[in-house]
Amino acid sequence: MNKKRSTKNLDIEALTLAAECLKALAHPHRLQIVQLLLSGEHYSVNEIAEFCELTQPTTSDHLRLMHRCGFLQSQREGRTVYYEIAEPHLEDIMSCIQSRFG
Amino acid sequence: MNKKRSTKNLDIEALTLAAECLKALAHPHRLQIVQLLLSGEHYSVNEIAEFCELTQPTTSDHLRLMHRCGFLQSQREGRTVYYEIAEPHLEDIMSCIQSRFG
DNA sequence: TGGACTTATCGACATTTTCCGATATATTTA
DNA sequence: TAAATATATCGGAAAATGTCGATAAGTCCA
Repeated sequence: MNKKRSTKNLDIEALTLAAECLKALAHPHRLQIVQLLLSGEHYSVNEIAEFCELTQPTTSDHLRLMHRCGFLQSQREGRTVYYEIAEPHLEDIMSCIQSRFG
Repeated sequence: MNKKRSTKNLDIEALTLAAECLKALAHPHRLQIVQLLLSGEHYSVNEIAEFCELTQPTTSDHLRLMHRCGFLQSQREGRTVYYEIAEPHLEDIMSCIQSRFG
């Protein structure tokens, strides 16, 4: 049994989606954001902007990009929106990156 | 002991390098090339170009990009250059991608 | 309701990426 | 050596990305 292999070669369409997600991670500040979110619970947009030394709109753009891929999720509390990690694999991916580039 | 954690938060410079490598993977055709190379032993530039339906120069550009990151290695045999996977982790990464997008 | 505060979106611009054709380089063979 | 073949590099056009300032939208409080 288990004739159907668990991993199969993807066609160009699926690879385009995958590349889309990888691109969402392939940016210094976005990696920095992921690292930050992994280290704590959740952070507001302004906290993240301050930490990364980016303007608020730029930070919001980065967050939106990663949110769209399902990497992050957000929850509003009053006028503050908190972002946190939504994709558990990000922890493995980051520690893989950290062990290679640290 | 082992006081020093195996994974430490990276500074923005290291994250820039990491992003550089992720970008080298974050492209449909480059993922396709990695998938192909993982499925066999090694392939020539022309074989890869034909498989991906790209021109030879474009294929060569993609290969150079991944070669520079250490993802691929090449060896010349006569006038043919064969490329193969140099980074073992690519297999894990691809099967992770395949299981998510397949 | 009006003002203050936080986040999201938009338009514009600079930079980067992607891709191709043209061409250079390397290697083999006649 | 000359031609043929395989790959690499270069220049430029088109598209995508990153960033910001301006501003819209959502929320709280006086």
